[in-house]
Amino acid sequence: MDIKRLEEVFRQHNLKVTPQRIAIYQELINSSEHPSAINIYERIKAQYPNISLDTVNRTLLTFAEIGLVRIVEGRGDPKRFDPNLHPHHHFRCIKCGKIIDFYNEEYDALDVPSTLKDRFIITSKRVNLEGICDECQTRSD
Amino acid sequence: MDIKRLEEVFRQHNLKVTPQRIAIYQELINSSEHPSAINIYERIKAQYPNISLDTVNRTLLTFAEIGLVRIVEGRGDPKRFDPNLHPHHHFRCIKCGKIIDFYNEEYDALDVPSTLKDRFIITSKRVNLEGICDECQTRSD
DNA sequence: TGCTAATTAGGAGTGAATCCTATATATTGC
DNA sequence: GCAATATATAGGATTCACTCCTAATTAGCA
Repeated sequence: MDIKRLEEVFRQHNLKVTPQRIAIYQELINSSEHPSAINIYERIKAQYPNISLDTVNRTLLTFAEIGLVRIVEGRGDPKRFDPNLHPHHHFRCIKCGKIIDFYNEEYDALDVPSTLKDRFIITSKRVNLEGICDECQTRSD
Repeated sequence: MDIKRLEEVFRQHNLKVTPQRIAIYQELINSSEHPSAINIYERIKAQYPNISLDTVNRTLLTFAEIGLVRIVEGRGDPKRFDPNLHPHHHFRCIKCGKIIDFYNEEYDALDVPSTLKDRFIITSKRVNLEGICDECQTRSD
């Protein structure tokens, strides 16, 4: 998504186009490790020395609300954000916390059981894998 | 799982059998809403007025380490615990946070893509659904 | 350019988890 | 049963990740 398109999305949601919002989004798409608000905040301080953590956090949550990013599913701890809106799934290493995107059409095509579909509005369906990544297997043990 | 069996599990992992550990586990299996450490702590204070939150939290994490419970996947916020070790999946309401277990053989039988199986050790595979539960659909809007 | 509502910075406050340490207790060997 | 000892617990302090508050700033419209 280029900046012009991003600004359009902001306007569509009645959000003002601020340099902070643009910088935060760009920082997010330039990183592939599903960073937390604090990760983004640390990096963006090079450009904006007195941006506040609250701004970064609030902005990321706003992005999540308008569907521009997703909050990654995990087990508590800091929220991590994912700008990849294509259908995809995650593998998470239980040792180092690394999260790896992968694509799988069988998973995408899974049907939701009708007992659930009838009772709930389903907005998201993800397969989450966990285990030990290649690096953590060789490292120590 | 009865208490005798639970005590065995503790001993197998070189954990001492303490009344706190037993009470925490029982409180967990008596609740169906995937409680957090603080939920358990509040309830267990009736029996053990001066149990500490740290004990509850540490104990639940120990249980997770030995595979006696699972930490529920979510989006940050307090960790929630699940004593159900049978293969199952979760629906989470994005409004009220309620988590509902469901069983589905198609989901259980999903294969892990070989590109991942070759590279990583997979220890867990879950389908997570999100959406709006029946109660939250009727309530307000 | 000036107005107004939205946004931001920065500090204070909160909630959950973790750390620290002295005390208590479960287990093992006698 | 009893003592020794390694483990576990209580309770308070601390850390971490937000979240709230408010005054100052800024984007976008007229």
